Amino acid sequence: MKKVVLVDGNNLLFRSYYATLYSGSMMTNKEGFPTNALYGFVNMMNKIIHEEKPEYIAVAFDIGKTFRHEKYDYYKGKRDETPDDLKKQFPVAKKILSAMGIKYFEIEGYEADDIIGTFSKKITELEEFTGVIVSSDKDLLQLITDDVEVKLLKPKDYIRMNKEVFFDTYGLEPIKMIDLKSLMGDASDNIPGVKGIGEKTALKLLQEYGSLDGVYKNIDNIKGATQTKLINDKENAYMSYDVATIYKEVPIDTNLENLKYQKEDTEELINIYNDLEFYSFLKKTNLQKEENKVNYTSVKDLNTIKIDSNVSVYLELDNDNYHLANIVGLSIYNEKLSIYIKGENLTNTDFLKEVNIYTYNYKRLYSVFKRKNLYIPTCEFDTMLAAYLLNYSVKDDPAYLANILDYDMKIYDKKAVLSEEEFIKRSIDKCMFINNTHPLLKDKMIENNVIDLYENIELPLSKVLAKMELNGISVDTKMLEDMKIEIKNQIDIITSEIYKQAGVEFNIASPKQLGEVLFEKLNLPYAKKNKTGYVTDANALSKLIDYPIVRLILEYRTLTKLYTTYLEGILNAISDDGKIHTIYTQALTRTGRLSSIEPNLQNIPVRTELGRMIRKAFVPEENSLIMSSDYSQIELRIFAHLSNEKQLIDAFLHHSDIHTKTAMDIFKVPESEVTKNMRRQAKAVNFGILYGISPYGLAEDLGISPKEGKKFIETYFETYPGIKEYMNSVITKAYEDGYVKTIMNRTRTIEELKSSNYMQRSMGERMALNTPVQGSSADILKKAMIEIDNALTEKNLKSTMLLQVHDELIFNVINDEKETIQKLVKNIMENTIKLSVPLEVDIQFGINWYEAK
DNA sequence: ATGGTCACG
DNA sequence: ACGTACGTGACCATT
Repeated sequence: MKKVVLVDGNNLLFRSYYATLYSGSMMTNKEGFPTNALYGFVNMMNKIIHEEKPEYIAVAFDIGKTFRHEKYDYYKGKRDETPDDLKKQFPVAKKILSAMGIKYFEIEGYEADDIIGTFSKKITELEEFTGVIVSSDKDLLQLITDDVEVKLLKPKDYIRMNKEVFFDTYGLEPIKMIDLKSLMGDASDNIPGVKGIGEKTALKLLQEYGSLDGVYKNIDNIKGATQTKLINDKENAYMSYDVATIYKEVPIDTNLENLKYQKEDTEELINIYNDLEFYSFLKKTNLQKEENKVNYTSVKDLNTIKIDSNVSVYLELDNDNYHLANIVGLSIYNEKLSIYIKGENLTNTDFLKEVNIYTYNYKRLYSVFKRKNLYIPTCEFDTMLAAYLLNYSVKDDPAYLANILDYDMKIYDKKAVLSEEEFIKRSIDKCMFINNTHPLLKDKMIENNVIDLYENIELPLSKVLAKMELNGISVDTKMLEDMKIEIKNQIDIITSEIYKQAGVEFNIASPKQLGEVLFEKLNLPYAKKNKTGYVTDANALSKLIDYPIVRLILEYRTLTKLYTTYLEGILNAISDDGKIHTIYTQALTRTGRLSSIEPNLQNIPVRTELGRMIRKAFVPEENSLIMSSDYSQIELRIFAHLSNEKQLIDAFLHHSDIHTKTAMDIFKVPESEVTKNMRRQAKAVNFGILYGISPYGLAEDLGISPKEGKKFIETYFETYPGIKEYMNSVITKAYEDGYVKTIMNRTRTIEELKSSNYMQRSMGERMALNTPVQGSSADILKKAMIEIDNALTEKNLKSTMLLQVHDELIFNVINDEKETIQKLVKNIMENTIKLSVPLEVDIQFGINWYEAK
């Protein structure tokens, strides 16, 4: 089969034009020529080629003033004029396509849709061709046939619509898209449709009567307001039908062989991209002519190295998990020197003793150098942390950041097999990047007011985290292995019982198969479907708990989760020293929290008794205890502080039970009449507040109707008017600035607020509300960790900080130091920052993590 | 690679 | 008419 890709060029350009327009920054090159639409266009074309790997491809454009619907003058008349800035970009787009080796079509008097329609008709007629149409315009869905599908673009991704998916979505044949549009209309295309009829009603009518004609033939059977609307707008409906129908007879040479995807003219592309200043695409064109002119010396004899000023250093490892890695090499670069030392020759790092280093992920370097008994230099600048605070998305490899910053560097492909020579050049190149960008990044941090956060929190924290990771936490392997056998037995029993009750053996872990068994074979009532099938998550299944098989499946899920993730998973992660060394990712979350990977020690079970048993395996060292110290309701306290709501502040000042207090206020009862259920609901409301509450979210959580959820929220806001006011002001400011900040000035830009999509914007608003709370809490924890680490060192205490779990710290406390550590940690945590409410810390000891609760 | 599910704060 | 609360990571099945 030969695949033809048909791209709606107009649609792509319009889309990318408005996408970047709404994001605020108007892109132009030096001459002031607008390039925003082209940037997105090139991006999309590259993506399409990458994803579809087409043999044949064509792009269609609108042209000329006369459209086929000229009898309906108002139709095109009402269309917004194409902005000049966008118009100018069309000819360049065509030039780019030619250079890419892609044919484009524009036919006077016809729309892009019609050209695509004409080609797809041809594709359907010919045996050996299939087609993929690329557009975000749902109108084109009418062209779907057995041989033609539509890649329907969404703001972030796409849906592949073929006949089946279309039918599942609309319950109609694709060609009925026309009938659908003729009834519901399309504001963006100025198709009027029938006034007052939306998608829901239109779909219902068509599913019942098959077509627009069918609807009007049966008009007498249709009742009420819908009938009136249909009668009133009959003419419009039929006119809309004509307008919505894509014309398939454009006078054009439809020999599909002409659409063959040719080789690109790389030189021409480079010229165009240079003119447009699309440097990031330049790097992706294969013929990035000359090799990087990186000079370096490969040093074997460390004694010859003389370094007398600060240098940039980048460490090459043979494993992403740096706790397991060996050193492949070390690049060192500054204005005066450029050297590479192979791992096997790196017997010491004493040549760094007189200087400080600029680096990328100091924690990684610290950790490896420590394990390899190498001298650890002081960090002058960590590019990764700086970039993180400046809201760049960073990964393990600095090349990703370099590309974001449009720094002239090759795209680094993890899987690429490189010659040693090329590998070293690239390593030096990363080092150069670190060296060249650190003044810029530092200036930006000063400009953005995050320099204090960087210098006083993130950079010192990286060392504290390195020490925690290196220290690791001891694990009782035997205990986990015993439990593993036990759980395995239970899983086997439950599995066969499920097969028995289902009457068939199937893969219980497959949501697809499970859904089919439960809802088709056994005919259980199902609540919801998603695009892949039936919803089978715990929430959905819990509604069917009276069916014995459902109970078994939930139990199966619990047990297999425990088995694979927490028994096998943890056992696999134990190092040779019998300990677990997680990695805290310090530059990942959007709020400033840490995350923990390989393994994740921040989601060890605690909520159920069985799961909680896992914690018994996390044990102290000799002559020690596990100590946990956790902040009590830190996020609500921060919220009280930020919102300055007097009632909340008072409650915390008086050490009241905050959820009970909320229950008293929203249910308007005295404390003695607050039932358990009222407190539970109040607690859910309080959590909702932290998350940027929505009636639906709250309702979902509480298992009540959205209406009731809304009522709760309204009552809450009436009771605490200060909170409503605070939330409004946060949202207004976030829209103005495009970002929100934490107590320590950590900044999060929120692109979603600029979206034209209501849902995206709402999500942006919730992020804006939640981030200052979650982020400030992270700030405070981080500050406390640094202070605790300093105190432990200063007082020469032998107890160690082991883990951080967002609002709690876990320590290995030497028996003799118990009292000292308890006081010290509590004192630091409670006083690391002064808020308008007190911070309270609970401390507990145990012979393992389970007992320290 | 992506989505579904479920573990945590 | 949309599709549902904030922030994560691991595992499995499926493409």
